[in-house]
Parts: sequence; C-alpha cells; structure tokens
Amino acid sequence: MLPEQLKSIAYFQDLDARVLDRIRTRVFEVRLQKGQVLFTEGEPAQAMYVVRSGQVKIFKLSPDGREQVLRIAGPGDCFNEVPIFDEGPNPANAQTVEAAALWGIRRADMRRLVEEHPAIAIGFLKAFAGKLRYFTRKVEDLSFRSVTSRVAKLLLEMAEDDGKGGLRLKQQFTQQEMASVVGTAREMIGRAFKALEKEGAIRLDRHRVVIVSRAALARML
Amino acid sequence: MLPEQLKSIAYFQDLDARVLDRIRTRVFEVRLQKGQVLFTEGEPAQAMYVVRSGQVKIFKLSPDGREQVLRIAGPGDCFNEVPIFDEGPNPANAQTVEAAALWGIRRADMRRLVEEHPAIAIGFLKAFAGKLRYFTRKVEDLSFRSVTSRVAKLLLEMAEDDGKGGLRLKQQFTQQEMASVVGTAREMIGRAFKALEKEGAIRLDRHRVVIVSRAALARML
DNA sequence: TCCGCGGCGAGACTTAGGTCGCAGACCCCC
DNA sequence: GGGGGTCTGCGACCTAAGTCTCGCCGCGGA
Repeated sequence: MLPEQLKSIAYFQDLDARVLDRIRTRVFEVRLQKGQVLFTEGEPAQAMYVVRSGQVKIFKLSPDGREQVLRIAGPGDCFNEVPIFDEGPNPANAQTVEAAALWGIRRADMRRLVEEHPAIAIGFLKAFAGKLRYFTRKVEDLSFRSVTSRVAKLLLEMAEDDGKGGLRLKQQFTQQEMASVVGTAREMIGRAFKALEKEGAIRLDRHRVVIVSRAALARML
Repeated sequence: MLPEQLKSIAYFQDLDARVLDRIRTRVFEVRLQKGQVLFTEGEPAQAMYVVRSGQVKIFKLSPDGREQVLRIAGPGDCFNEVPIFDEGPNPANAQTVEAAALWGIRRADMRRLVEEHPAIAIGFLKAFAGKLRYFTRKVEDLSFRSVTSRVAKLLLEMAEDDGKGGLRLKQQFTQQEMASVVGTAREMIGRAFKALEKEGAIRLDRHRVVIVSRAALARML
C-alpha cells in the first residue's frame, strides 16, 4: 500500500508523512465478491472501512425482509465510523453491490489514532457533519415527498454529463435496487418512470432510462 | 454563569477548570418566550446552542407548510453544532415549545475551542455518533413502520415511572405536535390512539393518554 | 438450440393514510 | 359569566402507494 493512496481518504488529507506512516501499519485489506455480506446490523463492530474500488450498500432490514438502503459507498467513501466513538454495535448491514476491494482499520486502532492526532478528529467531525445533513434530508424526503418526487431526485443525483452536452446515468441500477434506495416497492419505480416520461423529463428506451432534461426533472421535485 | 453549569454539558464534562474558564468567556445567554423562532433553515449559521431550561423543537418545513420535527431539545441538549464544522447554513428551523433559556457560542469561537482542545473534539464525535444512530433509526421507522407503530414507539419513549409502579407521560403533547414528530396528519394520531386502546396498551381518559401496559405497547411495535 | 432465471411491464385490487367538514369540549382571558 | 381560540372526536371521502399475479423479454448456461 502506498502512502499517496491514504491521502485520497478525506480524513487523512491534511496529515504529514510521519503520521500517514503510522496509520499505514494499522490498515488491513479486504476483497469481496459481488453480493457478499461484510457485516450485519447489531453484531459487535470490528472495524471501519474505506472503499478502494467497487460499491458497498449500507442498509437496514425490516423484520419481514424489506430493505432500506441508507447509502451506497463508492471509491473513497468510508463507512462504519460511528461505532469507533460510541463502542456500540454495527448500526446497519453492509453488502457489496459489485466486487469490491476495501481497506479496514480496527476500531481500537482507529480510536487511538484519532486521540493522538487531533487533525484526524477534525476530519471526522467535518465528515460527520456532512452525514448528519444527509440524513436529515433523507428524513425530510421520506416525510414530505411523493415516490415520484423521490425517484426524480435520485435520477438527478445519478445524472452525469456524457462528454458532449447530453446526460446519462452514472450507473445502471435495477428497479429493485432503486426501490430500496428510495424506500418503496419495485412496481412503484416503473410507475414513477412512466409519470416522469409523460412530463418529458426522461425517456424509456427499452429498459433503459435516458434523461431528457435536467430542468424538467427538477420541476418534478 | 457558574463553571459547574458548564460541566453539565456532555461535551465539556472531561475538561479541567482552566479550559472551562476560557469557554465561559465565550458564552452568551438567550431567553425566549413560548413559540419564538430562534433561527430558520437555510440562513447563515450564527452559533450553536445549549438548552438550560425549557424546550426547543428542531424541525423541517415542507413547501406547503407541513412540519417534520427532527427532535425536541430539552435541558442539557445541544443543537446546531453541524454548521460549526462545515461552515454551511442552519440545517433546520428552531422554535421554542415553551419558554426557554439558552446558552449560545458563536460558530467561530466554538470552532477555535475545538481545534485547541482535542478533548472537546472527542466529545463532539461521541455526540455526533449518537445523533447519526438516532437519524438512521428515524429513517428506518419512517420507511418500515406504520403510523400506529410509530405512535406506540413515541409513547414508549415518553413513558416515565410515576413514583409508585405506574406509568405516566413525561409531558403532554397536543395531537398536532405528536403528528409532526411522527410525520403524519393530526387525525391519524387520534385513530392510532383508538387502535392502541383496543389492544389494551393505553386508556383514553377524556383527552388524556394513560399508559396501561408497557408490554402491550411494545407488542405494537 | 432450448431452457431457466432475473428483470421488467402492466393491470386489478386492497389498504393505509391523508383530507375535509363539522361539532362538542375545554380553557383562558376579558 | 360570556365568548373566542385551541384542541379533540368523529365520520365520510379520496388518493397514493402497496400487493398480487401474470406474461414477456433478454441473456447466459447446459
């Protein structure tokens, strides 16, 4: 593992070489296949993780098996930092959406690093602040917005400029995946697509969503 | 202001007298009447606050005026700490539920204190971890539980042992207040009460909820 | 080539929850 | 003691969203 790679992690950006070196010795590697479960909610927390490649979904499960995705962690993202500071169990489940490579740092190790290097603590605080904003927005969305509006919002977040002025989706989710991100049933996603198509916001090109107009999508919020 | 009072704030618990002294000079006082708005979402953040007495509700507003309460801060609770670390605007609205007295610390002052005293940073990290858990549970509840179940949960949280083996509510909310905590319409609260009454979990003693059995309530989750 | 399986489209139906309207109870304040 | 504002209790109604059940398509493996 190269020290420059550590720099790509937001928490460690501002640290000098000596500290990075110390951290490096504490990092272990994990490789997972598509669909593998990394840990489950409620069990004692072992470590926090950083995604190097691939994608990991962080989600809650209802007693009857429904899934609510809290977020999808991609390269550079961290997850399971919370138990470092309150010694509690894992707050949610983690499972790969596609094959992934991760770095892990054990809870106690990370805790010690934070205590010894205040700069890391500030980094964590910034990151936590962002997450808190994110979750309050999520609560707001669930309680105020209709399913179609939540889907429109998700599509906006997934929209990406394809080289030449057009729009495409960063990745192709299945409808089931979108449903559990947005907190609804699979069938609703299809209906939301049709509603958005009627408004001229998207186009359905045989099983593929094409974003026609960002503005029209934004009007649906 | 007495230095012991500062100790009652979780963030400052582990600090020594010298540091507490420094903090004391930065604290300002605020007194608010019932129903007064302290700040609104989106405007530049001035300060973080600690509740000394009274209650402040932290909430989001929908475009059409519906209210979603994120939490109700009582004595000892802090709010609006997020903007300290990301320089962003206020993440929500704050308004008193009843007359309240607060301490405030300006954003930049608090930021400097945290940077100079790593112990405070750790305190904030613990508190943020707790809040993150709280909000993920809130998301979970909104997406998995029915209104009745959310109401039952709220009542359980509000339940308090009255000296002699019985149960009472910590405070009397109006149905409207409960509705915006739980994320629903006022009428639904009444219906949920009736459902819970039929299950023998509560009793409605003319406009007053009496908890009959904690176990029966828990069964409704 | 054919089969099986995961993902999708679509219609019919059910249901939880939101909306509306109004009336009675209560409470404070004048 | 009267009167307006707030809170509650319904009932009727409406609608968004969840559920169930198909049949189809497309793709990959045997």
